[in-house]
Amino acid sequence: MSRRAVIGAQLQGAAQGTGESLGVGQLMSCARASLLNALDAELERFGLNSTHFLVLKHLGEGAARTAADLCRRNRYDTGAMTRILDRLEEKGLVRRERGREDRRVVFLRLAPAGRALLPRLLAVGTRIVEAHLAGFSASEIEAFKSYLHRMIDNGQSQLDNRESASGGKP
Amino acid sequence: MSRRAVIGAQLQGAAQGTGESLGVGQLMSCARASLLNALDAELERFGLNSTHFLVLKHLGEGAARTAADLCRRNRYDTGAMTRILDRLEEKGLVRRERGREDRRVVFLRLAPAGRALLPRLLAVGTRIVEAHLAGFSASEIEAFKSYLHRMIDNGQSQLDNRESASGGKP
DNA sequence: GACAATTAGTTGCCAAGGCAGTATTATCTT
DNA sequence: AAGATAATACTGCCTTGGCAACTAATTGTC
Repeated sequence: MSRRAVIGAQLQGAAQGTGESLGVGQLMSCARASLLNALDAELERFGLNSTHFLVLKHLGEGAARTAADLCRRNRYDTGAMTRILDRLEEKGLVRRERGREDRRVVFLRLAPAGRALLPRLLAVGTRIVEAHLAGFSASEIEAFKSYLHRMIDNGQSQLDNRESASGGKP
Repeated sequence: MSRRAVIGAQLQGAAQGTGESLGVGQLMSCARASLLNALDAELERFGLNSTHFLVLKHLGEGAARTAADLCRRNRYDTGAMTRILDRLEEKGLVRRERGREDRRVVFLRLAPAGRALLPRLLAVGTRIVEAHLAGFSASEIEAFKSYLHRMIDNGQSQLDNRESASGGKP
């Protein structure tokens, strides 16, 4: 649990004071690490980490109903997801239920304990994000998100080019 | 090598089409993953990955001279760094040299092969970042970076508060 | 209807990162 | 000067994530 919790403290204030401006890539790694560290630290008292959080959040909001959904949504490996769900099921937060029409799928639902816990988890999550965005105006947040979207789109088309270059499907 | 290379392809176009807007956290994870995936893919032909890249870059630019420097800069575990350096030394890209004044430290230098390779690596890196920032004006890039800086600062002060709350140093 | 292709989920294996503990050397305190 | 404290690097252990291989079930094609 909370593997990221310590390195944050260990390595604060790293590349500051050198005067050299950091690249976009490192800034993003930094900012993301800060978010995840904070989230992990807060979730530790629930015995959960940020990965569990996202799973529960998506299940609770109905954004995902199966393991495959969750993997697509979180860019996550299916094998790893199986193990995450094993653990959440052990904890009594999630229930698996084999589908009756399509018997390949296993539908996921929050167990009562999970449903009871979720609001508190969501509160933690929003609090952390809001703290990180303190001082941002609404339009700044929009601009920020649009920049991120544009980066992702750029990366996507770059990837498409690379793939089509090295042979599509014969 | 390139552990991140495949999941990009596996999971593209994940949470799109749902109409729901993604949160800042997920957008950042996404964008960062795109950068790292692209970098890993390009570095595969050198037998390197994005972690190696950052190490060589910082050594080459003089931004770091020891393993501890690199760890602070990259928010990286010292044990893991030792093993990274083992590998880079095996490959003949880096040399270790015990300090003579302070005999605890091991100074790191690029070996000739590493010095020769570095420009090509840097070219790859900047090409990828530029591709991800295609269509961004200079002022947009500045705004983007300032947003990231502000997020990091916010996270930092949040962390300071948490620490001082739970007892400083007795 | 039979066969291929696809999708979902699971399991085992491997590499990487984080942590604790240790040895060595420096520095600070007194 | 002696001892406590800190910093650097390294080693072993554990968890996690990614990948490949596999099974089961569905869909599509001929």
